[in-house]
Amino acid sequence: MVCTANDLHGWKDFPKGLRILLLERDSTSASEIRAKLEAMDYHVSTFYDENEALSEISNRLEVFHVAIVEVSTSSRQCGFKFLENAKDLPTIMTSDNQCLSTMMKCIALGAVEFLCKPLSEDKLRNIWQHVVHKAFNAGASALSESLKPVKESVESIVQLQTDNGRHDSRISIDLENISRSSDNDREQSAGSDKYPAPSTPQLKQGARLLDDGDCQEHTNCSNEKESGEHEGESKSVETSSENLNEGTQPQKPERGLIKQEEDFGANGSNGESKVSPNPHDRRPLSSTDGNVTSSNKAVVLSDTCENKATRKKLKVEWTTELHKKFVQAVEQLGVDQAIPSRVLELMKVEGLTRHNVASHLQKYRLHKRQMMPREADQRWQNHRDSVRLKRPIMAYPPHHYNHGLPPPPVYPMWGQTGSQTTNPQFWGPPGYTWWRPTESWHWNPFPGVHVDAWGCPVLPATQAPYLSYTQHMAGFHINGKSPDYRYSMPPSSFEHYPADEVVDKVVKEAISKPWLPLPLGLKPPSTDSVLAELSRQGISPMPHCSKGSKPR
DNA sequence: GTTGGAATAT
DNA sequence: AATATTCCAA
Repeated sequence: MVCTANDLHGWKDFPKGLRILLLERDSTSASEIRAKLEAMDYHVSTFYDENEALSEISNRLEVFHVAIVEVSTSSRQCGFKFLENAKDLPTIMTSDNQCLSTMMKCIALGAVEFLCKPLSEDKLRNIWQHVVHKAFNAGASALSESLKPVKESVESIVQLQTDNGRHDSRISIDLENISRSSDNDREQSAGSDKYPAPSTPQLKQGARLLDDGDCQEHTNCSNEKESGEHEGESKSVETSSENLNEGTQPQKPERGLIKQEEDFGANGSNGESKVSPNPHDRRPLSSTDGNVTSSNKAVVLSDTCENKATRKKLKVEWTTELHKKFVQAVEQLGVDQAIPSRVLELMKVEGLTRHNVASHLQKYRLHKRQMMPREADQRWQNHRDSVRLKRPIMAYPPHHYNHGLPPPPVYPMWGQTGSQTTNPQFWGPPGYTWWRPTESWHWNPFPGVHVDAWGCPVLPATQAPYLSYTQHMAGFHINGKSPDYRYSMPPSSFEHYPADEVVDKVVKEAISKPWLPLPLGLKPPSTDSVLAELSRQGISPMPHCSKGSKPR
């Protein structure tokens, strides 16, 4: 009956099957004890000789979980030798002699308990506790092979209990249920104080993490304020078909969306969770979606409470789909009017907070601006309040581009970071891509003004390729040249606004406020062209302004 | 007190 | 780098 670790792994009906080494000189007594133990489905190996027993365990002929050793009253030496040499084995000493010194000696020598004879069933029933105690309190290195399976099985049991019923799942309770007779402990003399042992620190730690209410509270806390803001509207509005189905659980939509990231590391408190839209809606959008889907490991909350408990905060994972909704909302509002609360409103994503949106919006704008030269950004900022543009309309060449500064480097597309939640089109609307003006690009956005003067191509094709996708979408690509739609999403998916009107606005703005930097896509007219235009309108040029450079 | 947004923290 | 949190002005 050699017991291997595998046999014991997944020890479902622990402590049944516990293997007990019984060292008892008196065969009658041994039989009685054995019978009682076996009635509890313990496996008993009886030894009448101390050395035999020691030999057995030293040779590892059989794996024992606990030993019950009789201290002979006649021979003082009997039993102690075993006790001293079987440190790894939880050893219960027993004797019909209740001499205090003997009991103390046993305990001092490492016995886990001293039981007075006769050994009743009650006394024997719970001896498994010592096994558990040892299994959990022995250092990993000191843990004997025979106890490892015990530990694992107990952990398994505890885990099962905690998964099924979280609120009352303290390990001590569970183990009490197993024993069903913890009151017997009081009968035990010397070692009764050990019985709290099974509630080991490790287990308590785990058990404490099981407070579901706390988890829930936390979830609510982080969102309650914001959720309240738009609860009324979000609960009744259904999201687009592909999108979030939080509506199915209006109360705590995020519960099913929490992505757990455990961290039981050294500090043991870095676990973080992520709130994300329904994982199902994270379907590929483009060829770059490998990244996205690979990140799609959001756990459909299986109530592993340790996770909840260890998490510190909820993190919104801006998946492609979520970002898409975000962008849609922003586009709908217009960049300059896209404020967190409105975006949140339009997104109709339950669980999402204004803070979440604000943070994302911040990043969104940041990314957007990073694509533009600084001056252009300023320009854009200045225009934000005055021009009702749905987005920065003009591509912004560097303000000093005409002064000979080198063109900025090719700006990577937002989100092109290889991040799991981003892809090349993450920040830009679908269809957005580099735009490389061509030589044939001509633009005459302002009637009455020569194209040469106002509407020169931003840059030669070999230079700066930054015209906003807006222009792109607006059909500013000239001569029927199609923009390089790197992505399959049709531009109309997100972009529909009157391009000409917008262009006019921008140009008028630029003209009416000449002190401001020109918007992207515009460059100052050359002196010659200005003079020519003046001349064409019958205005005589000033004498001293007859010359000028002609950047082109 | 709420909000938006930048700054800062994690 | 991404997201959350904090701070502050409106």
